[in-house]
Amino acid sequence: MARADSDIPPFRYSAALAQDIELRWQDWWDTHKSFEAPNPAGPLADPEGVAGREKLFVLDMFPYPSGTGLHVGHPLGYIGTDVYSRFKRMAGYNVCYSMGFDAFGLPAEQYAVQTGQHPAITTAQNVANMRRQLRRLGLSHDPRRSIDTTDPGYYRWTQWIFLQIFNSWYDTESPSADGSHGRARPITELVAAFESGSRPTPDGRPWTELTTAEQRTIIDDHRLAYVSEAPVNWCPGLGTVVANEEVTADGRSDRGNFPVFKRNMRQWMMRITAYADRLIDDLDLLDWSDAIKTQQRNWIGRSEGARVRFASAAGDIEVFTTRPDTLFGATFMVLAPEHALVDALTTSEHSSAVAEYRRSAAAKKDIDRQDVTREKTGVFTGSYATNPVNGAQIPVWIADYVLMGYGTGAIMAVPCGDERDFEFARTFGLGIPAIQQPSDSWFADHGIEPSLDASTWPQAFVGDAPYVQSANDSGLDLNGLTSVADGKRMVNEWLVANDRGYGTVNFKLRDWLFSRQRYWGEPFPIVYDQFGPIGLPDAELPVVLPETDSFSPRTFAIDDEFSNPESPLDRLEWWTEVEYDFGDGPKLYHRDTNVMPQWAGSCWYELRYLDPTNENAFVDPEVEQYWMGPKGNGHPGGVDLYVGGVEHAVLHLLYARFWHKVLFDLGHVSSKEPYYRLFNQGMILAAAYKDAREIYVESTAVVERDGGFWFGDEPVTREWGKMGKSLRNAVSPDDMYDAFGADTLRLYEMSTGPMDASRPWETRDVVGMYRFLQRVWRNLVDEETGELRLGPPADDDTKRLLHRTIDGVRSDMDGLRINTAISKLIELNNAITKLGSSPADVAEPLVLMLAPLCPHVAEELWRKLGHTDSLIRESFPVADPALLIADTIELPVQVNGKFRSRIIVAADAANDIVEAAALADAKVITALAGATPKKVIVVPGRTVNIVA
RNA sequence: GCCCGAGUGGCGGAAUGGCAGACGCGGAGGACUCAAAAUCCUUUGUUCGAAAGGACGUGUGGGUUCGAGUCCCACCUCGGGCACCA
Repeated sequence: MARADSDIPPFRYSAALAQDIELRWQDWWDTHKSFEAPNPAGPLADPEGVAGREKLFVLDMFPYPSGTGLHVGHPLGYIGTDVYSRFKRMAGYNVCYSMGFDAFGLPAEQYAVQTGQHPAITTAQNVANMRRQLRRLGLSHDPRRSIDTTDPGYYRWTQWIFLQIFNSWYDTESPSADGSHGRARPITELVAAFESGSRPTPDGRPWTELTTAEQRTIIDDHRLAYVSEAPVNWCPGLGTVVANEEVTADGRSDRGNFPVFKRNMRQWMMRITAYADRLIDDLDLLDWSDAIKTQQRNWIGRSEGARVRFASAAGDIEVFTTRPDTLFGATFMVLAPEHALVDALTTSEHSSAVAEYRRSAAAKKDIDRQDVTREKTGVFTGSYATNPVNGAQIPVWIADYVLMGYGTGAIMAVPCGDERDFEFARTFGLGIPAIQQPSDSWFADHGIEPSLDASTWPQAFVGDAPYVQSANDSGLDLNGLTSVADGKRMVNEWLVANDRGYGTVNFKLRDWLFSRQRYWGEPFPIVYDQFGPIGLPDAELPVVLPETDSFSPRTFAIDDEFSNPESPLDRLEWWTEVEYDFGDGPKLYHRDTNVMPQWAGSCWYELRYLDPTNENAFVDPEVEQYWMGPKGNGHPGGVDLYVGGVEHAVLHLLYARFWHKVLFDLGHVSSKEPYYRLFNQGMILAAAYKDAREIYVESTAVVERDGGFWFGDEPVTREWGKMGKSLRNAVSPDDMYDAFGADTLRLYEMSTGPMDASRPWETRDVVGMYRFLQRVWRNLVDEETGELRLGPPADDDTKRLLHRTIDGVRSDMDGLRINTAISKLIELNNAITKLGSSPADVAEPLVLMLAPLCPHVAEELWRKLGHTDSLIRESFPVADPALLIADTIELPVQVNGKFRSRIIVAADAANDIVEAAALADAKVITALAGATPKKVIVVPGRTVNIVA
């Protein structure tokens, strides 16, 4: 805010002046279309603008346009990508950089329910407000490329991509472009294969002899997007189903925190599991942190093993095991309480115990079932199954440590080789024979005598050790073998030969539940006839979300497990009943009344930035190839830099990769992966204060005094948390603009640490960057007149410093080490400050280096330096290599590893000269105290160490 | 429990195995001012010393090395993720 005091020079870089400069340049950039990035083809084509420049695609995770607007914690990543984009533009790149809004979702819908205002209206208002706030930061977005997922012109293509997925199947036989995992193919090719007979139908009958209903069912079962009666998470409190990923560990909804029930329901699913292997393997192509890659791998949860069938009176019980080699040690089986065969297996004298156990397991909250430290519980069904390798009759139990949702919901229990099975056997007094002979030292380590009765062991044995008691008389003999890997292979071969199982791979990843019974989302481009779903032709898109003033789904008592979903769209009969002519005459159809989950719009938005107004395609192939295609030099294609929060490490990134891969298989995009380089920025934390009643108080009103924190007269306690409304510790960027200006805010956020680190917000620290800009300004501009003032040309030392700075800032910017780039620029400016004013030949490079960081003030200074055009596309300074090498250098000298002195030698002095100079140094002679040097180590350009 | 990541001044943080603490905040002293704010200058790891100078110092304990904040081993603490996944 303007300071009225008359003794402040009129042209000091004050907050008021900064504001004036910033608003003026923001308008100038808009008027001159400064940030428009040309495309090679299509509506945004400008081949001349593209020619001769390398492309760079920089992307932020786009925000949900919330009603509360931004606080200073939000734009950390945006400022980082803006600095990088501006730097790369100055390095000659054609940079695609924009921002969109992920605007479908629950908050807008809930707000609409409360106020009756249509979500489209609130969304538009929120988007406009966020655009204003982001513009005020000086972000160099290409405004033409901005998108909003709720715009029918956008979601038309979300629906189109859905139809591409719906109209595809996964052919595991057909090699994908890169290898052996199969690929998506158009469903028409599957139909053709059935029609021609080249692919047999499931029951072998000729395709033409099947009824239409049978044909449709077979086709629908192959689709990558399919309707399925499947166990889903039904949340009566929300009135909708939610994806597994949206259920918290304690079995409640991510949003709203309502109970969630497993129910079988017909819902849209996406066959993401078909891509499980590729989603793991292709992580190797990506420049992502190991932490995120690990999280994705763990989520997909690949494990190799075998499926094995155990015969029982109720039929075969199939299990998955990662240790088929331990089959001889399987002495009992355990089924999940929910397993379909439990009823058939339970004998009459055990039926009441089994029923009781199943009831109590069902009543248990997931969080309790997941408590690892809990004692093992379970009951015997009364039945036995046959161990296929040795014919042993083994008891079948049920227990809640076996989960229905993983593998087959049944396990073979090998107590000697699995800690959980071991505990279970101990608890219920079941025998534990050994099938591997641990080494004597293993027994010694556990303080017991070697024994093959594993019930004497303190724990199960896992590892390589010779097999014992592991042979049958039908050709399988592991005894004496010491390799687990070989054991697995031999057992798998035996299982196949004897038709009792096969080696396979199991995944934790489930198919993606894709439908929601809500209003504010993309409608499905699907109608139904009596046989099932029909994808609408492209010409019918978009299927526009129908107008209504009744936005809420029907919700139920939060524990009404057996209620059924009822979407708001269900009620709109005028919309759901629709006539189409698909070539067999006009007929009535029923529309799908689900909407897509919020993830849908964010699965492909980066592609629409590339060609936002294209009416004929979701993206022009030439445009896509230009921005996203693989480059030589090991770059597999995709976004060059994707910056966003780590909270999207699994869901968004996994879903978006999946969609991209389908589009890749179908030939619509040219890169296997959407996001080549991922960078997770840190969070901005802020102090939050609680009073004695544990209630948060407004942070801005808290003062520190007498070693404590006070809210008025009341002592409060401090904690650190994510900035936001709930902790009452949000700081608005508007306040920072008023007090310092946007350039200072940008510099402050970038200076407080490396981009990927979380850091606390300290409003009192912001002044440091404000002072820095004031000094920069004063070194170039007369504070009384506002006129440019420059000193004489730089001396040699200043020149060298300038070029060292250029060199350092360039590499720091390239590596996104923006914090250290800033400190180097401060050092340079501090040196200039000592000179009194900026040397004429340092001013321009300094201003150019500042431009990516604090673009407004840089533009203003550039103008004062006599330029009439913006510096957006000026070349970033290049260091003169000759000036990076000094004539003489100062070397530290160590004696026995302790620093004792410094010597000055010629930069290119030979080692023996350096050594002689070091030994002649007075302080070194003192430190040696007459001792004879045994060895002198000279590290050229670094140090000298004398060992005495 | 498992998997990631991180521990450096009063605070945020710098440091290709080579002078630890760059840069910023805060503190101290000074200039300007009637005074204050703002701004500018000097100084600021701890400790012994009047000073010159010395000793100590990057979570703890070991190790490798001429030399370790950095590499290796073990442990402690904090943050994040997963959690009976067969």
